[in-house]
Amino acid sequence: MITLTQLEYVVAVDTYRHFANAAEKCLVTQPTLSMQIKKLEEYLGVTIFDRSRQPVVPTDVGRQIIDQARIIIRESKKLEELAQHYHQHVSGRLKIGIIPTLAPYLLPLFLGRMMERHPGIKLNIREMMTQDIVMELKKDELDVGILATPLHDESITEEPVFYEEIKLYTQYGHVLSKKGKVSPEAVASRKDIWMLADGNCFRNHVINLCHTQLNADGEETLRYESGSLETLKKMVETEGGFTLLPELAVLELSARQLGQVVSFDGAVPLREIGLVYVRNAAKRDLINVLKDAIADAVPEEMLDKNRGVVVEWR
Amino acid sequence: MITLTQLEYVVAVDTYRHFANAAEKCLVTQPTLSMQIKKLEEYLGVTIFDRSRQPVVPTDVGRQIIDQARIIIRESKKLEELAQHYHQHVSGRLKIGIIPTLAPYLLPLFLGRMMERHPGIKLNIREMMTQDIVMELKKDELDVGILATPLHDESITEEPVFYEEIKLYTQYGHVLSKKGKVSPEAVASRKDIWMLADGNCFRNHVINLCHTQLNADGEETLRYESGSLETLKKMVETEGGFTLLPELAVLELSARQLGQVVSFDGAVPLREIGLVYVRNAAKRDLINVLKDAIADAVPEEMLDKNRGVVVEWR
DNA sequence: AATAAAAATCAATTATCCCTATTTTTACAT
DNA sequence: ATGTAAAAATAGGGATAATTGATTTTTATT
Repeated sequence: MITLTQLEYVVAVDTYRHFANAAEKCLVTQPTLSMQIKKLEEYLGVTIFDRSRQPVVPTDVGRQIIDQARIIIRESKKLEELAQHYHQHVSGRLKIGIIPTLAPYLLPLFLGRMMERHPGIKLNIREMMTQDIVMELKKDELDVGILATPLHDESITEEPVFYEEIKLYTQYGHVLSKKGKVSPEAVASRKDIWMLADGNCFRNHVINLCHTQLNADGEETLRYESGSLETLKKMVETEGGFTLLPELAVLELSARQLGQVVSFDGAVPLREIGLVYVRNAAKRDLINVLKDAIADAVPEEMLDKNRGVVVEWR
Repeated sequence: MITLTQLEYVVAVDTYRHFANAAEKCLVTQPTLSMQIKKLEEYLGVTIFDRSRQPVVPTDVGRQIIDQARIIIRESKKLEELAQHYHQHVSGRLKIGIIPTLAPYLLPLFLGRMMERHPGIKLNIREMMTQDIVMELKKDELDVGILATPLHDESITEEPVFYEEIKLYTQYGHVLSKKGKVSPEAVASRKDIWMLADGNCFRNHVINLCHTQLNADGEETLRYESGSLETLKKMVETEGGFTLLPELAVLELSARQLGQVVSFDGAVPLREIGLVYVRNAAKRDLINVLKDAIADAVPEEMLDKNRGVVVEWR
């Protein structure tokens, strides 16, 4: 079977009259290009280029084949543009719910470019906790949620998008930051951890990951549970102790603050972030645009599930 | 990158409005077709078919994409026809020399179809021994030779085409046919082998393969060296003993005769058959047609060099 | 609800592509 | 002639992608 790649190589050789140069323009090596052109010639049963001349020249049939190849490539480009055009003109309103431990870090990464590329899309975004997102999805008051999966809810469709590593953020000079890595067990035994308030799914990630002993009747001198990671970061810095942060929150730390970030040893613990919605073909294209935009904005290695182990929270 | 295959699948689904039926028409399984269409949709960023309807219907963009796909496929077909047309109209006269141990078995396999498919080609075929073929090639009185390679001649270009196994043909009830396989050594020690006359390259194949002791001063009661394998076959049948045959000669034996054919044990001994010519671009297309015709006519497994070990004869 | 049909998904195999390294061929110089 | 440099072909291996058969999920119909 003919491939469009082969046709592009043929056209390139015709344009540059030189295999190596053509290969460079096609961003492949010379053998790759030679092989593909040879394969095409074999498939078609004719010789396209006379390589015994310098520079190479097309044969008689070659001339005709190249002209036809240009037509096919042009028509293929049209096809892509067609789709591109439509893809950019997906329009409508999308009601999004997003969890608080994600919103301030994720939204700035993709919102601008997405709105720019898809001027027809209007967004309503609300920061809310998982439980509420699920409820409103079912009441059809939201179209899609961005949250930590899996939810294990039959009536909800999930599409995992990326995986962020869970790390430790410690006060300067904290004992846990002394070693390069920290085990979940080492964390479990400590009393100076700063936790999110109940209802935040990331709180459960922390509990499941470290098997933290909670409410072991107020041994702590100060207990404070916050609804925001930003507050926890501040507490660590001014009051001491440590907390856990998802990778996107770590990404925007200053160089100084990064010095106080520690990874877990063993398998990399991951928080799976996905889009969830109730099956509904109507908004499907909008949701796809959102998914592509997020996947595009997030650092590439975060798309790889296999770099660690997903921590569940339910 | 878009592939023509994907476009064909899309068009097929549009035509049949049914994935499984479309797959059948495309000669692939339904998952294969589903996957490729999905890949195309992902690449283009748009949904082509609405699968929630029964039968499936194209979406709005899908409609446009399918139309464009039909254009691209049509233009691709044109490209193939272009090449096909030229390929069929290769014309001219080709002077061929072919060795006697090949001619009666190989020529009938491809000549008819080749002449039919390429009415513009005129052939002069002469049956002659390797040495003469090489001489006439150099005198430019032949365009191409069909013979056993490699020749180890710098001035001759070779293109191996197929590899035929060398087997044993024995008289009914012959001792060598009693075991399933025979070793070359077992052959070497026997005196009742029928050999081709000197000058036939296949004679040298036999000698090299079995390290046969020759002209060990006439111990035999009857020595007869023939120029044709057909004669040797007759001798085996009427006078006893055995001879070696190349695979194409074995192919046309009767079921009864096949019972007297024995293979060598160990690595399968192969005779390499190729086209040879003095570098000359003028007849290149004709020679290519010849090569394709032969490769097409010969049993497929004979194209595989790796099923055995090539026996040299020079 | 139960069944049947259609399409999607999964896991494993196969085929293909593309790379680097090397060889062969051609062109041009001494 | 002989040597050198450039161009294209070839070989072998690692990564990627296509295809399949088996299974699951979804949809339509009774």
